[in-house]
This record gives sequence, C-alpha cells and structure tokens, in this order.
Amino acid sequence: MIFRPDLILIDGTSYIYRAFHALPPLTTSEGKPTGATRGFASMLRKLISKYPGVQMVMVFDAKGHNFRNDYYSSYKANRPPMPNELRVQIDDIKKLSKLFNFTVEEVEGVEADDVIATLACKFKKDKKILISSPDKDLTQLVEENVIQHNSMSNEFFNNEYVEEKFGVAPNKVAELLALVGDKADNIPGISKVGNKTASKWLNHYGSLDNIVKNMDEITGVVGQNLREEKDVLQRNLFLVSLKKDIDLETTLSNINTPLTNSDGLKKFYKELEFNSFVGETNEKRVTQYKSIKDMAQLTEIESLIDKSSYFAFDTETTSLDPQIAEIVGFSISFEKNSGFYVPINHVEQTQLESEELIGWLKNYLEPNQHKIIGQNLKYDIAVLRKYHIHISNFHADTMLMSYAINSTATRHNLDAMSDFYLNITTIKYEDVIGKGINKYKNFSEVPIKDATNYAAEDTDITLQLYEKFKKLLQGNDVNLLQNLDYKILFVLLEMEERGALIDIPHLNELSKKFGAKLMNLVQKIHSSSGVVFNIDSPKQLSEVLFEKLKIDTKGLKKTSTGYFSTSESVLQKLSEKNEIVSDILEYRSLAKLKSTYTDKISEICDQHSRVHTSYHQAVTSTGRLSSSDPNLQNIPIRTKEGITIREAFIASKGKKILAMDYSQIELRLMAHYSKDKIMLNSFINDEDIHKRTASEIFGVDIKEVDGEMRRKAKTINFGLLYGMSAFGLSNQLRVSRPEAEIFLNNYFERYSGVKQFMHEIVERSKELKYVETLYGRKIHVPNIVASNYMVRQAAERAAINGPLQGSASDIIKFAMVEINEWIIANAPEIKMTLQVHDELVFEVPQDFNESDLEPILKLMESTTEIAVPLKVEYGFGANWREAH
DNA sequence: AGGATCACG
DNA sequence: GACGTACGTGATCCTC
Repeated sequence: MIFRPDLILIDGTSYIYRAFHALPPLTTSEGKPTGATRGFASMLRKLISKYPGVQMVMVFDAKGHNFRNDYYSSYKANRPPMPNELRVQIDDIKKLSKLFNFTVEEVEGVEADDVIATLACKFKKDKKILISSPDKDLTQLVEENVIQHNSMSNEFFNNEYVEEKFGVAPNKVAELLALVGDKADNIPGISKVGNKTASKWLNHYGSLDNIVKNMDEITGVVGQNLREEKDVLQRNLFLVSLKKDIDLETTLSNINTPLTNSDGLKKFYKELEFNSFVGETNEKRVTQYKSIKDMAQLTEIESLIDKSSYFAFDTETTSLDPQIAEIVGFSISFEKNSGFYVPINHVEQTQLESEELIGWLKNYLEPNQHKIIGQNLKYDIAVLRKYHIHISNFHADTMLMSYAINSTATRHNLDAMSDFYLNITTIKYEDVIGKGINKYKNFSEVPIKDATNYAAEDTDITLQLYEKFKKLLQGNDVNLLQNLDYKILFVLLEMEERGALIDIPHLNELSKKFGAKLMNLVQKIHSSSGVVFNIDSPKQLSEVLFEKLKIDTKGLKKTSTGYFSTSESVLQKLSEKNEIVSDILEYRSLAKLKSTYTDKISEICDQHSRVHTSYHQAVTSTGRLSSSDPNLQNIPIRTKEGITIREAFIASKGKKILAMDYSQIELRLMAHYSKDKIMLNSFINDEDIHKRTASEIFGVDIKEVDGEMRRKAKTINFGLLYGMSAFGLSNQLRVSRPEAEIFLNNYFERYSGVKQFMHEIVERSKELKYVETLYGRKIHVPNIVASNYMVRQAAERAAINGPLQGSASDIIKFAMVEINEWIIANAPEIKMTLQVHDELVFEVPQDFNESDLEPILKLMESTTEIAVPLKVEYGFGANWREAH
C-alpha cells in the first residue's frame, strides 16, 4: 500500500547539513559560497515535484539555547560548531524556503523536533502526515497516519519498521533511548545497554518505571550497571522525549502549498547563478549556434581555425561504436556561447557534398590537430581514421582533464561535467533523437536546426570546460595528463581497433558442452527439489532452499530484499551437507560461463573473427582502465571449465600469443611504501612471498612451510591490500575469529612496517582528503572524515588500497606507452592486444623467442623504479591459456 | 532501473 | 553491546 501524505513536516536543519555535505564548495563568480544552498534547493525541488499540491511546513532549529541545554548543560556539547562556509549560507537558505512558499517555523527555545512533534499531534486526526528527517528521535511519532521518511537512506518508517529496527513500538522509543542513550546528542545511557538489551527489558517489564522497580531481578553486569546508573534515566527520558505542546499559531488552513517556480525564485536563482534551475537555460545563456550550409560560410571557419590557438571539435555519427559509426556532421567552437555545426550526411539536403566536406575536413584538421580540444577524443579519432583523416596529436581532452582533476567528483561525460562544473544543463542526446516510437533511427535524420543546437552546444560546453579545467589542474595532474593519459589513448585506440582474434568454433563447442551439462543439472535440481522453478531467480531459489527444503537458516545472511542470500559464499558452506546445493553451484558457474562468454563472444566478433573491446580511461577511482562491450578484463581463469575459454583467444596465422604479467606488483608496492624490512628483503631476495609470510606468522622455517600454511598466508597478504579485518579473514579462511585474530596479530607483529604504513596513510589523508599514487595521481577519499563509522571505515580501506592499486596501474600504463613506442620503432610486427590490470597480451611472430622479448621485459621492469625489483613473468602459446 | 550474483585483477 | 566487516571493475538475469 502506498502512503499518500497530505501534510509534510520537514526537518529543515537536517536538510541543510545534508545539502552542505553532499555538494562541492560551489561559489558564485564573485566567490560567495552557494553549495549548500544549491543542494537545499535541489532537494526541495525534488520533494515538491514528488508531492505536488501537498501542504508542507519547513521547521528549523532555533538559534541559541533551548530548554534541553538549560536542563542538561552537556546536551549536544560534542557537536562541532557550524562550519563558517555553511553559516554564511543560512540566510539564503531561509530566504529560499520562503520563496518556495513553505510555511516556515522556527520557535525560540525549542528544537525543530519539538515543533514537528507538536504539529504532528495537532493535525494527525485530519491528515496523513509525512515527517521528512533522518533523526531517529522522531520515530517516536510514527503511527498509522504518521510516517517518517529518512531522506538520507530513502527509507520509510512505519510502525512495523520501527518495531523491527528498535524491537519496540514507536510509543516506547523514548524509553528505549533513555536506556540506550544517544551518542549524537551526548546523552550517555546505561553502560553496556544497547538496542537489544533495552528492547528485551521493555518488552518484558512494559515500561521504564517497571524496569527500575524490578531491577534487582536483573542479573549480570548490565543489571549491576542499571542499579548503579538508574538515576540518569529520568533525565534521559526528559531529554529524548519530544515536546508536543508548544504554543503555535499554525492552523491547517494557513499552511502553505509550496511551488517550484515563481518569479521570486527565478530572480533569486539568477542572483545565486543557479543557471540550470532558472528554467530554460538557453533563455539565460545567449548563444549563437550556426549551421554551415554553403562554401562561403565554410570559409568563415577556415579563417577562425587559422587565427585561434585552440578550438573545440566534435563529430556527430550514427553509432556509439566507432567500428560501425558513420560521420553525420561535426561541430566546432572558438569562443564561449558560440559554435558552428557542419552537416555532412543528413537526410535533410544542403548545398555541400559529403565527399567534398570530408576532403575539406582532412585539409584543415590534420595540419591544425595540435589545436583540437575534444571530449573523449579516442572516439572521434577512431571515427576519423575510417575516413583517412589521421590525428596523432591534440591540444586537450576534457574527459581526461576532469578525470585528472578528480576521478570521483563527477562522472566524466559532458552532461554530468557541465552540470557539475558549469551549472549548465545541456540538451540531452535523447532530446534530439527522441524517445520510444517517436524516435529517429540515427542522428542523420535529425533536422539540421535541432542537430545544430545540440552539436554546437557540445563543443561550446567542451570549450568552457577546458577553460575551467585549465585553472583547476595542478602540477602532477598535468604531468600525468600529458605524459600518460594523452599518450596511452593512442595505444588503446590501436588495441581496440585491432581487436583480439577468437577461435569461434572452439567457443561454439564449449557452448554445446556447457549447454548439455546445464540441461542435466536443471533436471537433477528440479527432481531432487520436487519443484520446477527458475534456478536463475535468487528469489525462487531462496524459497526452494529455505522454505520448501527447509535448509537451516541459522546465522545466514538476508539480502536487502528480505530473502536469504543464495550467494556463492553462503551456498559453499551449505554444499557439504546438501547435494542439491553443490549442483546449484555448478549450475550457476556453468550458466555464467555460457551466457556471458561462450555464447556471447562469438556473436559479437567481426567478419574477421576479431572482438573489439572498449577501454575506458576515465571510469575507475584509482587510475585503472576498465573494459566493456565486451569486458575482456574478466575472462575466466580460476576454474577448470572457465580456463578453457581462454583457449579461444588465439593469434593470427604465423603468430603466437605472448602473455606478460607483473608478479605481485601490489605487494611489491606495499613493500616499497611501507619500507618494511622483512617484506623488502623477501622481494629483494626473490623469495616466495607467501611462504615467507607463512614462515613469519607461524614461526617456522621457510623450508617447513606446507601448502596449507602458504594458502593461509596468501589470503592474508591479499587481504592486507584491501584493509581486511579479522572478521573478513576468518570468513575467508573458514577459521574461527579468534584464530584469525591471532594470525593478524602475528602478522602485524612481524611486519610492523606494514602496520605503520596503513596507519599513516589513513592519518595523512585526513588533511587533504585524498591519497596519491607514485606518479601523483590523486584518489579522493572525502569520507575519510565521515562521522558515520562504517562509511569512514570504508574510506580508510580505500585510502590504504588507493596508492597500491593506483600506482600499479600507473606503472603498467607508462610501460605500455614505452612499449608501444619501442614496437613502432623496432618491431612493428608485434601487436599489443589486451591489458588486464597487471598483464599485457601480445601477438608475436612464431619464431619470436626469449631473447627477442628482452627489450619489452626491460621496459616493463624498469620504466618505473621502486625500492624492490619489479618482476615480470611471461609465457608463449598458441592461445592465451597456453601462454600462461 | 536496481538488485543479486559472479567473472576478473 | 552492537554494528558490519576486502579494494577496484562490468555483464547477465530477474523483478518491479
């Protein structure tokens, strides 16, 4: 049942903080901070559009002292003062609330919660009320007609939810909080009493008073604590109870219904430079976008190209896939708010012939390529190559600039960057191409007028972003951008264009084999479970396993959808006792291999049996590449069936596959960063690192290390790179938690340098909110100072992992650039075909041998020098599997 | 469109 | 006492 509120009470103060933390520190062109104000406006716009025509009250905490401070001086005393940058925005935020036509309440001496409580009580007979706040104190108010919405987590709290979450009904939440206390408000509860204990007591004794009356019955430390500390309870109850009888003049009839647009709002938006909110952006931005339809107009562009030192350029095509894309037109911008669009191949006719235009483009673009600024130029360059227009150099790529500035602040597509950095909402591709049935087949059918507005805006925005990014780029960013990202772009382009050769018959055979096995497994699973169901559906599978077959669910994880998880790690534990579970695991694994790999890859090969992936340079937070359509960085290797898929990756006639991979590169980087003596020595002496670790933590000679010890040590070594805890380790190793704790303690005792490094990297990142790789690539971890424990912990793990994963990625990318140059100069018959994070795959001539690969080996191992040797392992073979 | 699951480093 | 628990990706299938 959907709850449709007709009165919404908003905790304005929590909105302000949320807006402040969610948005970057934006300012107007004159430097006035507006980030929180913009976030606040954006949240209200969403809320009002979601609940149009609903009455709403915006409630703020009053400034200064309230009755709780007067009663208990430590109340909220642990709260840091409001940051200055936020403080100066408060007036704007309040003004904005008025302009949205909210009824605004701010009552001296009380908090927003109390006002909300009073209003909810007053109107709950007549209205369905939604309280918008993440504050758990307010769950006290929940009842049939009063629902709370946590705008942070997007959860709705009704009676059942509160009972589930706290273990007591909403009308008992205040008593529960009195027992437990509230860290956020600096109200200590009874020591060692948490939700579980408090709700147990309340459900047993019925009330706080009754608990105290019977406190002598309660055994153990918590009972003792209760008897000693019971005097805080009345104080706490007073502090956490909401005041519901505040004198307010508000009546139902004088509560306003907010609106998202009004002249006043528009004017204020303009003042704050919230251009994308002003309504029609183009109304405000006076733009001059021109279509070029004849020769005379084209000469205007010629002279502008000659005169300018750079310009933004973009192609419009028929497909996102450069392999099949045909040029429809191109746009070019030389200054802010203006741009030209040159249609080449539109359905709508122009005076100019497409061949003539392509010729013109070659003549003007090639000699001026060093002036080109583009957005994701890898794509445009690939398309232009098909028309024999060769670009090997350019001025800038805004996608890569944005990535170098901050890989995670925004996605790096034009729409997102325009919104984030320029506050301009762009025309979307979908807006010109249409939606659903009213859709053009491709861009060539778009009327030239519309195409011009869209395409010229793209280059206009690209140019504006370029000007902005130039100022934001700092020392190391520029080095990485120019010497790595801009260069590797061409290497990737070649790899994508060349593709990887696939043995299609082999894949087809595997598909057939997997298909037959799957049929058998499905039969077996259905008959032994006694129902025919879809094994691919986690929902159905969970029902069959845990309801029908009644497999013991004690201690099993539930997913967010409320079903017991059927993930591999869960099933693995159950598989020993249940044959059907091991069949399901086998089914899952084979189904994955078949649908994702053996069926799919042969489908998407070109006519020469080659598969062309796309490498993305601006996706990951750490600097790694990613691959898609298809993803060739996750081709199976770990299972005996899976690895056979690698046999389908072959070399062309007269060639063979060479695979080279960095051995333990991230652990070597850990040694480098931590300067840990044992680790450094181990790598310098070229030991088996996992055996060394096992020897250290189990206290045996390295020669005495058996397979089981090594396996455990290996898990620890990898876990370390990610900041794994004892809990994670115990899960992974299937050992008890105390046992896992002993392993970790032993580890950190022996490898104290590693411990030190992990601690220091976290501490240091708190200042700047980022960590850096060897080459100075920044990995931003804003949550390193989050107040939420879990969020902060996750950021800490990312901060530990960042320099390791990120530096490894820098290292292989620099090596790729160097290898590519060496190949061009010395051995053009060698082709780089794949990159898989720490591995490079090549096609090399049949007679290529170990001494021939020496130069490549050297480039991989010594382009970057760290405190320990970088070691590369390699192999040859007829296919990728053999080359390992 | 988002969640669950699983393929890789 | 309780929370939740290993970093970084992309593809497929199901469900709503």
